[in-house]
Amino acid sequence: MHYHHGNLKQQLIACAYESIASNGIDGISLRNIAKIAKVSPTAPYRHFRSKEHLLADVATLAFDNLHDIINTSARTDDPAGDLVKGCLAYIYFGFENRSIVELMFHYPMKKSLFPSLVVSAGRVFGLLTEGIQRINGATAASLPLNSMSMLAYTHGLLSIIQADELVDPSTENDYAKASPQ
Amino acid sequence: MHYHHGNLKQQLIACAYESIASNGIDGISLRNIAKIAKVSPTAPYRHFRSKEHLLADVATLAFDNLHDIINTSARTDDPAGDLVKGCLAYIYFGFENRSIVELMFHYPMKKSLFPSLVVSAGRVFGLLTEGIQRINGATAASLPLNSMSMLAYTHGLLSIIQADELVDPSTENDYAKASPQ
DNA sequence: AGCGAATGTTTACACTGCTAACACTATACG
DNA sequence: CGTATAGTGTTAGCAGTGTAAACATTCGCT
Repeated sequence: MHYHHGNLKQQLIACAYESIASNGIDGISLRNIAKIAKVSPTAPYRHFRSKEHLLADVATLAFDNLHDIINTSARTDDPAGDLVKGCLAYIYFGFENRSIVELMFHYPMKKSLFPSLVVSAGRVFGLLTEGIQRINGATAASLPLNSMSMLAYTHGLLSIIQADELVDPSTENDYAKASPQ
Repeated sequence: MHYHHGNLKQQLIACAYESIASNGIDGISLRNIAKIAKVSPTAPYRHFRSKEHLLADVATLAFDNLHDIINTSARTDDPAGDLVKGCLAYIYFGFENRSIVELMFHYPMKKSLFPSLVVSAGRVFGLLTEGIQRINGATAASLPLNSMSMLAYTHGLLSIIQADELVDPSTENDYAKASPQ
């Protein structure tokens, strides 16, 4: 038996990421991740306090990946075009990493308990904010409205507000005005 | 012991709804729901083929509740105001029933396997579509754009597209144009 | 060399979804 | 009215889960 695997922590994160991406988030289990990493069922507990802590690190990695993808999508002298490309990159990422997005946005965990996760998520949202600001300072452009847009806007607003642990209040608090009371 | 509880099925749905609303969706267990309903741990299997089938019925009930709330929120001669009130009712519902919304939109289950769930969800989305159409036929109004709006719109669009099992393609397929190839 | 910390393993426990076998009860039919 | 049958409850049991505790091995430092 090889004790001291080397960098088991990073490998567990990678294995979990891979497993979620290909097999979905629902059936994920610590024991299975440990098996994939060819390690005993409880070995992960030497590196993560709980399953949630491991998944939080996976989500952090995912936000970092998404950030890099958006960030390298475009940076021309056409800010509006860049923003659209960034949003499309965001959506493409969601399509290609559906289960990972499920983990990032909808997996039930106290996100605020994981500072690095909050930071990484905030960096992604910051890209959007920056894209808007590059266009015209803040709040002048407009979007055409149809039923799909309205539904997306309303549901997205709700979804984002409910995930507010992910957003650093100091950088993103516009929506406070939209909350009840 | 009382055999033949009476209407255990409806009571199990109600107990599950209550338990999710107050204790969250993550720790939910069939056995605990059964215990709350003062019934043996496996009794639910006489009424639901699986945990997922019970939760699908809970989600269906939730969509019906949301539909009623939105539907009674406003019906004046001001279509735009009514739409805004409907959207706000939607968001308020999300605030007051956070875990239930988690179940409705983000709980991993093959929604298309539950026709009544698809129908109930479609009725809610139909209210939004109807609200838009009441204003001006379809697609002319506009929204102001700021960073929060853009984020909500983008994330909401992704979220809705990914939940597309919920939307009846015959009534809501605008977004097909927005999907990648 | 040796000691403590780090990192692995084994064992164990309570809980989960689910199946199978059994028990009781309401209903349909002779 | 008596009885087959379907419906609805129970108990027992399985495999799999997250997690804690005790033990084993190895690394790093003195």
